[in-house]
Amino acid sequence: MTRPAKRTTIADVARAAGVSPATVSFVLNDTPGQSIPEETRSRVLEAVRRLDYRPRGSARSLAAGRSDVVLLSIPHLSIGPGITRFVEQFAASLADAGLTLVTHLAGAPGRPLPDVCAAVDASVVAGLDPFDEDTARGLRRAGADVVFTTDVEARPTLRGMGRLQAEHLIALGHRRLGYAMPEHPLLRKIADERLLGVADACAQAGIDPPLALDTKLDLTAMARAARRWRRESVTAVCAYNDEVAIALLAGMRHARMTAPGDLAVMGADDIPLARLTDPPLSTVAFDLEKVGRSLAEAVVATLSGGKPRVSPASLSPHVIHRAST
Amino acid sequence: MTRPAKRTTIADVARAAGVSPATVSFVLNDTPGQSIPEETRSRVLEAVRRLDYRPRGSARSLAAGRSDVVLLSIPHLSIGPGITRFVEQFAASLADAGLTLVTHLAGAPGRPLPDVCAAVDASVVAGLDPFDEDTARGLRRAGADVVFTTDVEARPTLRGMGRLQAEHLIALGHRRLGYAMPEHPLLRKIADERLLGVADACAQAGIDPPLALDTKLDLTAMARAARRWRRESVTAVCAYNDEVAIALLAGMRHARMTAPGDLAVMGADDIPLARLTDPPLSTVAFDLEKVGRSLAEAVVATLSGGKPRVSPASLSPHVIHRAST
DNA sequence: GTAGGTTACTAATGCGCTTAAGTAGTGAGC
DNA sequence: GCTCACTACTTAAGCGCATTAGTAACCTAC
Repeated sequence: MTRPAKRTTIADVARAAGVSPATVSFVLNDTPGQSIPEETRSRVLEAVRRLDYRPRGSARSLAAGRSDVVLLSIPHLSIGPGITRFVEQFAASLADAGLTLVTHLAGAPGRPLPDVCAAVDASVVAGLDPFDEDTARGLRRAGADVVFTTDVEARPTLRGMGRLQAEHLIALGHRRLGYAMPEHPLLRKIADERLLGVADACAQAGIDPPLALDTKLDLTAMARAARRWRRESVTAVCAYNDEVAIALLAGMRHARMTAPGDLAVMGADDIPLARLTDPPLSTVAFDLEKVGRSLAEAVVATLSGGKPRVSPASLSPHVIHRAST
Repeated sequence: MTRPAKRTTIADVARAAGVSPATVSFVLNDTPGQSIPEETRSRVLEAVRRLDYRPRGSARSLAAGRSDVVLLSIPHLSIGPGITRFVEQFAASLADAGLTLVTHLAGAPGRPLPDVCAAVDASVVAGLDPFDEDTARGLRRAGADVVFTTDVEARPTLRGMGRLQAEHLIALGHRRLGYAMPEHPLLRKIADERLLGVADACAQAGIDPPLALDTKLDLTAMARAARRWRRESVTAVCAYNDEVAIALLAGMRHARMTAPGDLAVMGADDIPLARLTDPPLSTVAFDLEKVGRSLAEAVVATLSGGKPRVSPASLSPHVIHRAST
């Protein structure tokens, strides 16, 4: 691989401003304990602007012992409109703290997460869900701290979404619930957690546990599942997410069944199309922007030597009641 | 910010294997021109395994003059199932070439792309669409090469998708087309390109240019747009993407209009739910995995000093004819 | 037995920054 | 006039690697 053309370095800026590289570093980093006269500071910043200079992250990381990079691992199957709101807020909050966010879409063939972490020299790796022990150990070995949206008290969120779905349907009088599992094996971990929440609510209401069926984003498969639930006297189904719920509505239409008459349908995640289905889909949403901000706070706390924590109360999951229930 | 706990370095591995750091580097990088006896190589690799060692990307980049990191900039509004297939294939192809992919969701508040590039010290920045001149210059200043999916001959793809949408409808006999623009201003650049393709096909067929209307993912707004098209004798609408098309189908239902009877509807991108709408949505798809592989080839070529190029013929956009047309 | 080439390594340097320690000049207090 | 503290910087070292140049041992040909 060819070396790149010579790029502007802090030495170039120092020469242009008539100071030493250390002075440039003090100005750019607003280093505490240094007294830099305003005139010198202006001269340095003008040279930075004129030379269009940006410090090289690798050199900074090596010299300082830690980078400003936060790596977010997203299971590629979680990609959707909700995720983008979360990432936006997370990135903005990190930028406020002088940190840079990049993401890694996990689960695909490609480099394992610890290798990616070492390659970009991330100081923190954030995940939506806990990593397996080998991955977590590899990340720490690569010099990174690890934080999750489900750290500390936040774990109940996934389960809490399932619980909210079920409580809503039970409050409407349903006594026999179903659960629509996602097709892809990698989503099952999340789905199993949400299903536990549905089971919790059923147990607390003194009714049978939910009848969980595997589903696919396919008309005939969904029609078959809908008929199976009806045959088993299930009157309402919680779907793993909105996409699965929308596919179920389509399958029911195909099977000449209506929602909520024949079967009430409850989604999760509140994607934009949920409002536009026929009937419009009831769902559970939570404040993904708030998750982004909370996770950024956890990252900053981790880097400052504190204990990462995300409070579930702040995630404020809530039901959006539409016509499908 | 606290310094991380001491991490394993190449010096540690060298000590454990009883060789010098240079020898460890030669083994790990399979450096040409060095003869390392098999016995020594095995000893080094065993020490790497036992110490769970990964080279630090920052140190490698500083020493070698260029990193192994490729940064992909994705407009956050492009996120969807199609994008994940593309990123998967792109990442896998880069990994085969020893490169590491991370992504930056652009358009959100947060750091500008050149700053992110400098922070992770990326050697190549890839984009779905060309960056503006300031951004491109900043990226080069930060030491990165820049490649796009629309580089060289690939630019016609967006326009080609529009053309395919229109040609399909014209072939079915439609003589007055509409175009459903997306709501978000950041998507207009892409939409304008696709609209040009629709206009191209109309001009070539000798019919009026398409009637483009702004739309929103909102039932009443879509119903109003549908009525407006009908009032203007439009018989078929090309939507900016599948999500907009699905929203239009919902709006038409709300306005007591049917597809394709009252208005034929054509989407783009072929998301999974497109098969499940009522009626199932006709759309245009292309091989996103192939885009990922082609872009990876362009990156490798760029790093080897070659000229980046992506051939549009390889993207094989094609129509999927369903019941909405 | 010696010279030259090859093998199997190692020592040393520097990449671009941060940071600790050092230095020259200045001003106030005695 | 001298001493001490402070200001406004600068110098130098080192972070963890890749890479270049160098070295000692070995082998073959004459």
